[in-house]
Amino acid sequence: MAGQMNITDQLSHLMRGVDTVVPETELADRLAEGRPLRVKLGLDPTAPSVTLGWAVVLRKLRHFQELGHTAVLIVGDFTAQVGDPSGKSETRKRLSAEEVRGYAERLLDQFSKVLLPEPLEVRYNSEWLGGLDMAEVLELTSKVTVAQMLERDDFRKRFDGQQPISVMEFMYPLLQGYDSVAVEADVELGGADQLWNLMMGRVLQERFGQRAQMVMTMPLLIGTDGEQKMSQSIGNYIGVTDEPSDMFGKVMSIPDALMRQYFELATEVGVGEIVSAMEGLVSGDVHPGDLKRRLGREIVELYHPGAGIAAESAFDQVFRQGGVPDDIDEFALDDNPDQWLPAVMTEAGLTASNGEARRMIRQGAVKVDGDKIDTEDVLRSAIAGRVLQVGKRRFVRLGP
RNA sequence: GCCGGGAUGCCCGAGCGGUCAAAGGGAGCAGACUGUAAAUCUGCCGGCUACGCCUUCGGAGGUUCAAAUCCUCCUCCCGGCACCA
Repeated sequence: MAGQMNITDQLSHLMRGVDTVVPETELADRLAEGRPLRVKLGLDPTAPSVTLGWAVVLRKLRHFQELGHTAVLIVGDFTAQVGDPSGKSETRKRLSAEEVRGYAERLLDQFSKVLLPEPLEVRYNSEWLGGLDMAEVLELTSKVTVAQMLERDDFRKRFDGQQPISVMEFMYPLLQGYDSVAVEADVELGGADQLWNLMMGRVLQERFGQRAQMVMTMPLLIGTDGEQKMSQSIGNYIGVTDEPSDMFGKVMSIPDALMRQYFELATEVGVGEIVSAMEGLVSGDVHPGDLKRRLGREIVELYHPGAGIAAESAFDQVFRQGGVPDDIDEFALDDNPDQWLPAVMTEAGLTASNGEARRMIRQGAVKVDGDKIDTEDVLRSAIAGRVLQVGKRRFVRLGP
């Protein structure tokens, strides 16, 4: 598909959903050079899953690959141990080398769900950052002033809010910028919160005698809570490895107002189609429930090809009809003919403590084969082989 | 180094000798409702087969019949001043 597209078409493909481009008009010039651009994306392995939020940027990287450009994926194994202060209101706890290595392995696997295998260059930034000596580090630090650092909102806020900022955190943008020098990036991608860091790459490349990279940022995808950006530490995320029905359900839980953003950033549905769907929503021709189902299917299909419809019906089975999912865990009961239900629930992992289990029973949240249970003491024969359910989402099949 | 402020449950934040398992908010969970795991309303929200008991208020000691609340030391954070460059 790359060869046949003219520059205008390429531009519109690449500019879809983009938040900021610096410098604004340079992309057309670079594309016109007709060579594969080196498009850098750096991700720090600080958490075990790739979320749809990361996938927004990864998809953009893929768009470049589709046009024949080289994806330079930088695994920030070194920088992960420094900790990106962007948007953080407090010092990030430092990760150990083992944690980082473990995350990196799991992430690489997940990246392949989004990126094409070619043209792809995967680099670990410890490769060049790990070997810098003190003189080189000092050289790097001489490029930027403390006042410039404090211009950053997140640093400023922490400073004003009496939160600690370590000097090491000041290093982070410099290291990330140095990555761009090391891989000679033409373009660097990132989330909107990365803009300042990405700009540092431009500054440093010029200091090191290279042409300054372009910077493209993608909007931050709002998480399932509809409030904050999608993040693993907040827990409002959808992971690309989530089970289809789970993924579908999480999509269904987002506020309606977020649908447009999700269609634009998290699917490949055409822009024109999205616009008309939104118009239909306003005029009443399109039912929000139906549209959100479509969104759910589209997203599931991207990560579990062919599983969209099944995920939807599994969702219906459990949440619309109050049914039981097909594959649930088993829990073996002991032989005692009299069973104390709270203990069973806790041992089966349905509740965190006996106290919580008793509360659930009191609140009418506990069912056996769909029938509400209101007593704590039950006969083994009354529950064996049946499905024990807490709330809408927690199930366990009791052993015979 | 000196002076002062601070550290409370998942998070924010009241409390400032007993009536504190600790107000309030947020998050979370459950019930009702719903196109929806949204919104709203209601309830729950340290542990313990539990009108009682146990473990919690940065850490370690101490005072007291009794401490999250008072004292001592320590750790960390913030601010100011000083010092060094």
